Amino acid sequence: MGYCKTENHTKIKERLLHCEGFKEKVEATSRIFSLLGDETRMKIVLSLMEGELCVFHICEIVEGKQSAVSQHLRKLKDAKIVKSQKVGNQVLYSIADDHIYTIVKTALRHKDC
Amino acid sequence: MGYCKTENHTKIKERLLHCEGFKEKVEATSRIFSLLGDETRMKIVLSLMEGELCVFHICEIVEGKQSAVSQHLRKLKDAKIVKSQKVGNQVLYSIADDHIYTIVKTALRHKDC
DNA sequence: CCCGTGTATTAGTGTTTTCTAATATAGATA
DNA sequence: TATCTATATTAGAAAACACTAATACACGGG
Repeated sequence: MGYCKTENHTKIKERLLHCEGFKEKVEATSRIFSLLGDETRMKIVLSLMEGELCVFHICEIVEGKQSAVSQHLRKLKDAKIVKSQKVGNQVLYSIADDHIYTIVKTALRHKDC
Repeated sequence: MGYCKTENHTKIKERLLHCEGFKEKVEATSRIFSLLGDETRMKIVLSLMEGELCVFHICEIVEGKQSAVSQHLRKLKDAKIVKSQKVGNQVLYSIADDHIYTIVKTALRHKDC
Protein backbone atom coordinates (compact mmCIF):
# COMPACT_ATOMS: atom_id res chain seq x y z
CA MET A 1 0.00 0.00 0.00
CA GLY A 2 0.94 3.54 -0.55
CA TYR A 3 1.87 5.45 -3.64
CA CYS A 4 -0.92 7.97 -4.19
CA LYS A 5 0.63 11.14 -5.56
CA THR A 6 -2.54 13.16 -6.11
CA GLU A 7 -1.38 16.77 -5.80
CA ASN A 8 -4.35 17.96 -3.82
CA HIS A 9 -4.36 15.16 -1.25
CA THR A 10 -0.68 15.67 -0.60
CA LYS A 11 -1.19 19.40 -0.15
CA ILE A 12 -3.95 18.86 2.39
CA LYS A 13 -1.87 16.31 4.24
CA GLU A 14 1.13 18.64 4.45
CA ARG A 15 -1.01 21.51 5.60
CA LEU A 16 -2.55 19.41 8.38
CA LEU A 17 0.70 17.87 9.56
CA HIS A 18 2.26 21.31 9.90
CA CYS A 19 -0.83 22.92 11.36
CA GLU A 20 0.02 24.36 14.76
CA GLY A 21 -2.37 23.03 17.38
CA PHE A 22 -4.08 20.43 15.23
CA LYS A 23 -3.53 17.74 17.84
CA GLU A 24 -4.96 19.91 20.63
CA LYS A 25 -7.93 20.79 18.46
CA VAL A 26 -8.62 17.11 17.88
CA GLU A 27 -8.27 16.20 21.53
CA ALA A 28 -10.47 18.96 22.84
CA THR A 29 -13.20 18.50 20.29
CA SER A 30 -13.37 14.75 20.49
CA ARG A 31 -13.40 14.92 24.25
CA ILE A 32 -16.54 17.06 24.31
CA PHE A 33 -18.19 14.91 21.69
CA SER A 34 -17.37 11.69 23.50
CA LEU A 35 -18.97 13.09 26.63
CA LEU A 36 -22.10 14.03 24.72
CA GLY A 37 -21.92 10.67 22.95
CA ASP A 38 -23.29 8.65 25.83
CA GLU A 39 -27.07 8.22 25.91
CA THR A 40 -27.42 8.80 29.62
CA ARG A 41 -25.31 11.95 29.52
CA MET A 42 -27.12 13.19 26.44
CA LYS A 43 -30.40 12.71 28.27
CA ILE A 44 -29.01 14.67 31.18
CA VAL A 45 -27.89 17.50 28.94
CA LEU A 46 -31.16 17.65 27.02
CA SER A 47 -33.02 17.71 30.34
CA LEU A 48 -30.90 20.52 31.72
CA MET A 49 -31.52 22.46 28.53
CA GLU A 50 -35.10 22.70 29.79
CA GLY A 51 -33.96 24.17 33.08
CA GLU A 52 -32.04 23.69 36.31
CA LEU A 53 -32.56 20.35 38.05
CA CYS A 54 -31.50 18.60 41.25
CA VAL A 55 -29.81 15.22 41.18
CA PHE A 56 -32.88 13.43 42.41
CA HIS A 57 -34.99 14.54 39.46
CA ILE A 58 -32.19 13.89 36.99
CA CYS A 59 -32.06 10.31 38.25
CA GLU A 60 -35.79 9.94 37.69
CA ILE A 61 -35.66 11.38 34.18
CA VAL A 62 -32.78 9.21 33.02
CA GLU A 63 -34.07 6.23 35.00
CA GLY A 64 -30.63 5.59 36.42
CA LYS A 65 -29.04 4.76 39.74
CA GLN A 66 -27.98 7.76 41.77
CA SER A 67 -24.38 6.66 41.77
CA ALA A 68 -24.16 6.31 38.02
CA VAL A 69 -25.84 9.65 37.46
CA SER A 70 -23.50 11.32 39.89
CA GLN A 71 -20.50 9.98 38.00
CA HIS A 72 -21.89 11.26 34.73
CA LEU A 73 -22.55 14.66 36.25
CA ARG A 74 -18.99 14.84 37.45
CA LYS A 75 -17.62 14.18 34.00
CA LEU A 76 -19.93 16.74 32.45
CA LYS A 77 -18.92 19.25 35.09
CA ASP A 78 -15.19 18.61 34.65
CA ALA A 79 -15.62 19.35 30.97
CA LYS A 80 -17.55 22.53 31.80
CA ILE A 81 -20.59 21.26 29.97
CA VAL A 82 -22.72 21.66 33.09
CA LYS A 83 -22.26 23.66 36.24
CA SER A 84 -23.63 23.14 39.74
CA GLN A 85 -24.82 25.20 42.62
CA LYS A 86 -25.40 24.02 46.13
CA VAL A 87 -28.71 25.06 47.66
CA GLY A 88 -29.19 23.77 51.16
CA ASN A 89 -29.22 20.06 51.06
CA GLN A 90 -29.26 19.66 47.35
CA VAL A 91 -27.11 20.38 44.33
CA LEU A 92 -28.72 22.06 41.36
CA TYR A 93 -27.25 21.39 37.93
CA SER A 94 -27.59 23.50 34.81
CA ILE A 95 -25.96 23.95 31.41
CA ALA A 96 -22.65 25.75 31.81
CA ASP A 97 -22.34 27.54 28.54
CA ASP A 98 -24.34 28.81 25.58
CA HIS A 99 -22.12 26.95 23.14
CA ILE A 100 -23.56 23.70 24.47
CA TYR A 101 -27.06 24.73 23.45
CA THR A 102 -25.77 25.60 20.00
CA ILE A 103 -23.84 22.38 19.57
CA VAL A 104 -26.71 20.17 20.66
CA LYS A 105 -29.34 22.07 18.70
CA THR A 106 -27.23 21.92 15.58
CA ALA A 107 -26.87 18.18 16.01
CA LEU A 108 -30.62 17.84 16.41
CA ARG A 109 -31.05 19.48 13.03
CA HIS A 110 -28.73 16.98 11.28
CA LYS A 111 -30.74 14.95 8.84
CA ASP A 112 -30.38 11.70 10.76
CA CYS A 113 -31.82 13.17 13.95
CA MET B 1 -33.41 9.09 48.72
CA GLY B 2 -36.08 10.93 46.96
CA TYR B 3 -38.51 13.52 48.19
CA CYS B 4 -37.68 16.69 46.31
CA LYS B 5 -40.94 18.47 45.56
CA THR B 6 -39.57 21.58 43.89
CA GLU B 7 -42.37 22.70 41.60
CA ASN B 8 -40.15 23.62 38.71
CA HIS B 9 -38.09 20.42 38.66
CA THR B 10 -41.22 18.33 38.70
CA LYS B 11 -42.68 20.33 35.85
CA ILE B 12 -39.58 19.81 33.72
CA LYS B 13 -39.54 16.12 34.50
CA GLU B 14 -43.19 15.67 33.55
CA ARG B 15 -42.71 17.60 30.34
CA LEU B 16 -39.72 15.45 29.35
CA LEU B 17 -41.31 12.14 30.25
CA HIS B 18 -44.34 12.95 28.11
CA CYS B 19 -42.35 14.50 25.31
CA GLU B 20 -43.08 12.62 22.10
CA GLY B 21 -39.85 11.43 20.52
CA PHE B 22 -37.53 12.33 23.36
CA LYS B 23 -35.97 8.87 23.33
CA GLU B 24 -35.34 9.01 19.58
CA LYS B 25 -33.85 12.47 19.91
CA VAL B 26 -31.47 11.20 22.56
CA GLU B 27 -30.48 8.14 20.57
CA ALA B 28 -29.85 9.95 17.31
CA THR B 29 -27.94 12.81 18.84
CA SER B 30 -25.75 10.73 21.09
CA ARG B 31 -24.99 8.39 18.22
CA ILE B 32 -23.55 11.19 16.10
CA PHE B 33 -21.65 12.60 19.03
CA SER B 34 -20.19 9.24 19.97
CA LEU B 35 -18.93 8.85 16.41
CA LEU B 36 -17.31 12.26 16.52
CA GLY B 37 -16.08 11.50 20.02
CA ASP B 38 -13.22 9.27 18.95
CA GLU B 39 -9.89 10.98 18.36
CA THR B 40 -9.06 9.06 15.22
CA ARG B 41 -12.46 9.72 13.70
CA MET B 42 -12.34 13.36 14.73
CA LYS B 43 -8.98 13.65 13.00
CA ILE B 44 -10.47 12.08 9.90
CA VAL B 45 -13.41 14.47 9.92
CA LEU B 46 -11.25 17.55 10.50
CA SER B 47 -9.01 16.41 7.66
CA LEU B 48 -11.89 15.91 5.27
CA MET B 49 -13.14 19.35 6.19
CA GLU B 50 -10.05 20.58 4.32
CA GLY B 51 -11.00 18.63 1.22
CA GLU B 52 -11.57 15.24 -0.37
CA LEU B 53 -8.98 12.57 0.46
CA CYS B 54 -8.17 8.98 -0.49
CA VAL B 55 -7.80 6.30 2.16
CA PHE B 56 -4.05 6.16 1.77
CA HIS B 57 -3.60 9.81 2.71
CA ILE B 58 -6.11 9.58 5.53
CA CYS B 59 -4.05 6.75 7.00
CA GLU B 60 -0.94 8.90 6.85
CA ILE B 61 -2.61 11.88 8.46
CA VAL B 62 -4.11 9.94 11.35
CA GLU B 63 -1.03 7.71 11.60
CA GLY B 64 -3.20 4.62 11.77
CA LYS B 65 -3.29 1.16 10.28
CA GLN B 66 -5.24 0.90 7.05
CA SER B 67 -7.61 -1.62 8.54
CA ALA B 68 -8.49 0.51 11.53
CA VAL B 69 -8.99 3.58 9.37
CA SER B 70 -11.21 1.64 7.03
CA GLN B 71 -13.39 0.56 9.91
CA HIS B 72 -13.69 4.12 11.14
CA LEU B 73 -14.58 5.33 7.67
CA ARG B 74 -17.32 2.75 7.46
CA LYS B 75 -18.89 3.93 10.70
CA LEU B 76 -18.70 7.55 9.61
CA LYS B 77 -20.23 6.64 6.29
CA ASP B 78 -23.04 4.59 7.83
CA ALA B 79 -23.94 7.62 9.91
CA LYS B 80 -23.86 9.82 6.81
CA ILE B 81 -21.13 11.95 8.28
CA VAL B 82 -18.88 11.26 5.32
CA LYS B 83 -19.58 10.05 1.81
CA SER B 84 -17.37 8.23 -0.66
CA GLN B 85 -16.81 8.11 -4.37
CA LYS B 86 -14.91 5.47 -6.26
CA VAL B 87 -12.40 6.80 -8.77
CA GLY B 88 -10.53 4.09 -10.57
CA ASN B 89 -8.51 2.20 -8.09
CA GLN B 90 -9.17 4.40 -5.12
CA VAL B 91 -12.00 5.60 -2.94
CA LEU B 92 -12.26 9.30 -2.23
CA TYR B 93 -13.90 10.39 0.99
CA SER B 94 -15.46 13.74 1.80
CA ILE B 95 -17.81 15.34 4.32
CA ALA B 96 -21.38 14.29 3.58
CA ASP B 97 -23.32 17.21 4.88
CA ASP B 98 -23.05 20.90 5.75
CA HIS B 99 -24.43 20.27 9.21
CA ILE B 100 -21.24 18.44 10.05
CA TYR B 101 -19.17 21.53 9.36
CA THR B 102 -21.47 23.54 11.58
CA ILE B 103 -21.44 21.05 14.42
CA VAL B 104 -17.68 20.67 14.44
CA LYS B 105 -16.97 24.36 14.04
CA THR B 106 -19.33 25.18 16.88
CA ALA B 107 -17.54 22.68 19.09
CA LEU B 108 -14.20 24.24 18.17
CA ARG B 109 -15.48 27.55 19.47
CA HIS B 110 -16.45 26.08 22.87
CA LYS B 111 -14.25 27.63 25.51
CA ASP B 112 -12.40 24.41 26.29
CA CYS B 113 -11.34 23.94 22.69
C1' DC C 1 -24.96 16.49 68.67
C1' DC C 2 -27.25 12.80 66.39
C1' DC C 3 -30.09 11.29 62.62
C1' DG C 4 -32.05 11.53 58.02
C1' DT C 5 -31.79 13.13 53.44
C1' DG C 6 -29.14 14.25 49.33
C1' DT C 7 -25.01 13.76 46.83
C1' DA C 8 -20.18 12.01 45.90
C1' DT C 9 -16.59 8.58 45.71
C1' DT C 10 -14.48 4.08 45.19
C1' DA C 11 -13.50 -0.64 43.77
C1' DG C 12 -14.72 -4.22 41.09
C1' DT C 13 -17.30 -6.29 37.30
C1' DG C 14 -19.29 -6.48 32.85
C1' DT C 15 -20.06 -4.48 28.44
C1' DT C 16 -18.65 -1.84 24.39
C1' DT C 17 -15.37 -0.23 21.51
C1' DT C 18 -11.10 -0.19 19.17
C1' DC C 19 -7.06 -2.28 17.52
C1' DT C 20 -4.21 -5.91 15.13
C1' DA C 21 -3.36 -9.43 11.92
C1' DA C 22 -5.02 -12.11 8.44
C1' DT C 23 -7.70 -12.48 4.55
C1' DA C 24 -10.92 -11.02 0.83
C1' DT C 25 -12.45 -8.19 -3.04
C1' DA C 26 -12.16 -4.96 -6.97
C1' DG C 27 -10.06 -2.48 -10.45
C1' DA C 28 -5.74 -1.60 -13.31
C1' DT C 29 -2.03 -3.08 -15.87
C1' DA C 30 1.12 -6.16 -18.01
C1' DT D 1 -5.40 -14.09 -17.14
C1' DA D 2 -1.92 -13.29 -13.57
C1' DT D 3 -0.56 -9.81 -10.72
C1' DC D 4 -0.34 -5.50 -8.32
C1' DT D 5 -2.36 -1.76 -5.82
C1' DA D 6 -6.16 0.12 -3.06
C1' DT D 7 -9.62 -0.73 0.05
C1' DA D 8 -12.85 -3.69 2.89
C1' DT D 9 -14.02 -7.33 6.03
C1' DT D 10 -13.50 -10.55 9.86
C1' DA D 11 -12.17 -12.69 14.22
C1' DG D 12 -10.10 -12.28 18.29
C1' DA D 13 -7.21 -9.64 21.82
C1' DA D 14 -6.72 -5.47 24.33
C1' DA D 15 -8.31 -1.29 26.12
C1' DA D 16 -11.75 2.03 27.47
C1' DC D 17 -15.98 2.79 29.57
C1' DA D 18 -20.25 2.55 32.32
C1' DC D 19 -22.68 0.15 35.82
C1' DT D 20 -23.48 -1.79 40.62
C1' DA D 21 -22.98 -2.00 45.44
C1' DA D 22 -20.95 -0.29 49.28
C1' DT D 23 -19.46 3.49 51.69
C1' DA D 24 -18.35 8.33 52.74
C1' DC D 25 -19.39 13.04 53.23
C1' DA D 26 -22.32 17.35 53.97
C1' DC D 27 -26.06 19.79 55.46
C1' DG D 28 -30.43 20.64 58.04
C1' DG D 29 -33.76 19.58 61.63
C1' DG D 30 -35.01 17.55 65.85
